[in-house]
Amino acid sequence: MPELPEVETTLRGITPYLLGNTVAAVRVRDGRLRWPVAPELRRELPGRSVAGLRRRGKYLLISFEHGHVIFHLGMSGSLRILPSDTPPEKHDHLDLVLINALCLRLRDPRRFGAVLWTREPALTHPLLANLGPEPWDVHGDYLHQRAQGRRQAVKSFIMNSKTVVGVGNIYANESLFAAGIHPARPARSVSRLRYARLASSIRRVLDDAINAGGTTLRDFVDSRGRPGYFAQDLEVYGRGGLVCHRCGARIRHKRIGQRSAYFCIICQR
DNA sequence: CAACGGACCTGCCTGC
DNA sequence: TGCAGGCAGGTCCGTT
Repeated sequence: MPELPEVETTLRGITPYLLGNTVAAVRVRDGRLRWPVAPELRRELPGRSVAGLRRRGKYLLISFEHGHVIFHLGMSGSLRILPSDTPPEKHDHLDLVLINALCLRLRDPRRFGAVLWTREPALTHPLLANLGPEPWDVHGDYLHQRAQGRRQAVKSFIMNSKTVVGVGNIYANESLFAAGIHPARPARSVSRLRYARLASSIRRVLDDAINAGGTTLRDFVDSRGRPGYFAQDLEVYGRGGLVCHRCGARIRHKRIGQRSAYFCIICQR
């Protein structure tokens, strides 16, 4: 579910409820996520107030004066603000209970997500330290430079978080369509000019998706439980066999690097 | 290094 | 109706 726009939508939704608020308790119902939920949370957070929230790639950081909670929503995670006495449902694994009778609740059916704790500067955490730049700091020359010598498909190249963070499968497909680049083309064979086009397509697609509240395919909901509306704007993702909105050809579907790629062979070269 | 496959986990859909 | 198989928004890790 969550790519960068969904994480950003979640961050914007929860920030007003958390910033400056104080944690009363931490409830862990099932700590078996990708890694075990940090056991320190239960002793470190009660009585402490939230000093800041931010996003880095698809990671969501909740900062306290003495450390940071690092969330990753994996494939199926979502965070919601609810009254703290709301009965939990099946995959509601964790609550940060706040002193004003609200709570931040993590739901994650597939349990690919993560909830970690660090006392070090958040960006020095091993999971964050080697991330590439945010999409809004990426320009064509940088991509072109980094692609030199790489035979890997350009789609896999831009989905690599060391190249650029936040470009998951939906938005990789959409950005490549918008830029007119075939997803299987070797990264090193894309010209500098076309990388400039791709960099701006990535930014525009992500901005549009954020403004639509993210993409809901099956179950993404924002912090208030509402779906995102970008799915209706998708040009290629999930549209295999349907007609291209630009040229009328059939959208193709194949696997590239073990992920589904959707593209138009007329519009993308 | 780069590139690839496997691993983690549950739910949903399709086809027999 | 049941069941096997394939697929899904991510990304770390081990092996070539």
